[in-house]
Amino acid sequence: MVTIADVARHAGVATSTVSYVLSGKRTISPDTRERVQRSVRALGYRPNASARALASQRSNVVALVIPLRTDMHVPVLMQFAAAIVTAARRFDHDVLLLTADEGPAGLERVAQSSLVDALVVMDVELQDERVPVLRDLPMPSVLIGHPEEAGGLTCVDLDFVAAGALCVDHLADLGHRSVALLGTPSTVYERQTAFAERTLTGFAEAAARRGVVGVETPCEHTFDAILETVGQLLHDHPDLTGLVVQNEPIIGPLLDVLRRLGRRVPEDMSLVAICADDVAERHVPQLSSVTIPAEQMGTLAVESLIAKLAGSTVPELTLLPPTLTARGSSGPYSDRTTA
Amino acid sequence: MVTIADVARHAGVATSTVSYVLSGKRTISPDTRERVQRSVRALGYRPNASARALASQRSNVVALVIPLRTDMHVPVLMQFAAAIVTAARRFDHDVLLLTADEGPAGLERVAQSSLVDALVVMDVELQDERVPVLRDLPMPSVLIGHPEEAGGLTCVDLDFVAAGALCVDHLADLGHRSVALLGTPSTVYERQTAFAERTLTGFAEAAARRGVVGVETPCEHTFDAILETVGQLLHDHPDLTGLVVQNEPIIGPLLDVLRRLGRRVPEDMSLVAICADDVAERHVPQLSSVTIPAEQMGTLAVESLIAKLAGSTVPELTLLPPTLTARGSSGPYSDRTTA
DNA sequence: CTGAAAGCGCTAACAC
DNA sequence: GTGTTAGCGCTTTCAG
Repeated sequence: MVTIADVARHAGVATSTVSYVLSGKRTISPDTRERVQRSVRALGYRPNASARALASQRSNVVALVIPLRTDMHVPVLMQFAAAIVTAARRFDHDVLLLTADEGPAGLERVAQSSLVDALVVMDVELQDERVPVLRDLPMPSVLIGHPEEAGGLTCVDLDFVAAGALCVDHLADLGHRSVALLGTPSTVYERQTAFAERTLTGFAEAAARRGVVGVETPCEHTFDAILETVGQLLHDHPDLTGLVVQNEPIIGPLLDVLRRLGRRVPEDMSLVAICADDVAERHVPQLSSVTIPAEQMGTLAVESLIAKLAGSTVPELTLLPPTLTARGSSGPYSDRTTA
Repeated sequence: MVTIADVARHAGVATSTVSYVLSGKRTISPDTRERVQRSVRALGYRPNASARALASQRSNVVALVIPLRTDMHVPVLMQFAAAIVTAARRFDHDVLLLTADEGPAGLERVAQSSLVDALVVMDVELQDERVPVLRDLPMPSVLIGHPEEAGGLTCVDLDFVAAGALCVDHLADLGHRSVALLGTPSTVYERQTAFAERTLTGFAEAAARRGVVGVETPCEHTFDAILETVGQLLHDHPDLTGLVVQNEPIIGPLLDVLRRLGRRVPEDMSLVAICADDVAERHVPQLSSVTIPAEQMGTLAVESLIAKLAGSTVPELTLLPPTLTARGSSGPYSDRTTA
């Protein structure tokens, strides 16, 4: 292994000079810099990460805590992860992957051992037990999602309240008077996952405001569950003509189920999904949707973290405004009995 | 921050004694051990990861290189990642997440800086440019998947050749005489992804051996592409009654397409998928399938790595035998014209 | 603009 | 069974 001392010797300078050439933390004469850089290349020198971390008190690693639950939509998680890794690399940081099932203890472990110098936490619940833990850690963290009490922590999230409302508004604008939110599996609500709860809130508020009937129901991932849930919904609300779907994996089967039940999309039933754009575009018909800007959120989270590491203060809460793209799955209300 | 010296002072022993109590690398009198452990708890001591890594030349971190391609089936990747993180934690290791798009240089970076002390690489191609790089690194690595020339590297994989053959055998045993492999998107073949190519090989060999007609075609993920691909297939091979599908995300739409084309499953068309069990069970009808044992493979990969770190030699190639579970999507051949 | 040297916190000889 | 201490490779004062 080639060390900084080897480089220094090869370049005929002190180790500190090599260090400063590499970090740019003090001015070096062009001549010396050249010589050192040449030596670095000649010897194939790579600074030792542990030594550097020990001396500088910075590991240049951020932790990413990701849920492993089967009730979450995995591709979206992956988009977040990809965006976070990519953004972190841009700032010369690496990403340590933690699974949520290590719980708060896992956060303490990696933080207190200085394995990482910042944390990104996903899959936030309204009353998240990790919030107090994170607040007491001696390093910055960013939540993707926002709990009821963030207590000084930094949160980045899509404004899911507004997203829920936006979907209702879209359907109401099209003339629909009775709409339903087909949500995540019930386990997601049971643990009060923030995004799901907030969407619910926005959906209900907007329905009330617009004077439309708005019902909400969770929905599991199996075909039979979808059939059952939608069947029940249509039975209880025969005049239902609008559906907001916040449950990506059920979309395909849902379209089947509607077909099976003799409801055409969008003629008899308008659909708006809250999902990634590529998912919305993959279906037939393509789905009107509020996009989940995973890449933007992940990038933003990392940028906030880096800013905090640099000592800047960042806003406590950044809520991205939702945008709705109308595609083929939603259309104007028409009375089926007239058609 | 509380250091090992603080603990030593508090317990009235030398720092080395604290170190040895923690590592168990030499015998300590029960009395001293007790005292030290009490001090550790009292002070809330956590060994500093960088200091430990620097002194011991072991970071206790393994790199996981994961593809970010959209043509891969993401949930399976996640299952691998989850299994690898979980297994690594059992051996007191953490996982650094690298995306494949950093390329071979990314591997060199984390390895040569001693950020990690072993690597797990996924999404292997037959001629993988990372193989020579990995071989030259001063630390062990394990590939999940196997290239043509592993050149001394350790590989863990499902026996995809056998998997492809197993599907054909299953269909041939049911009396089918003309079968097709509906494969991954063409980009996956173009870069000669190992699992896809090997499945192709096994499929073709078995078809020849069993004397059945076996055709192969890639398939993209969009609904239109599936419709087009299957339509072409049925046009070219009107007597086709068996389909092997190695392309998880298309399975849902494929079932639609077949319905649309008037082919009932399994009465008119038998289906066998190569996919995770939960995917197979989610569809209607449930799919006969060869499972991808992601958890087992991930665990095995980590165990091999840990063994190599401990100096053991492990087999160069571990191929897991495929198992086929017959479910509702495959049935005996019957002549449609007779039906 | 550059060098010398004191740590960073821990492990692992070496000594007893 | 336990203590002493020399590093691990780097960063960053402190000096000049």
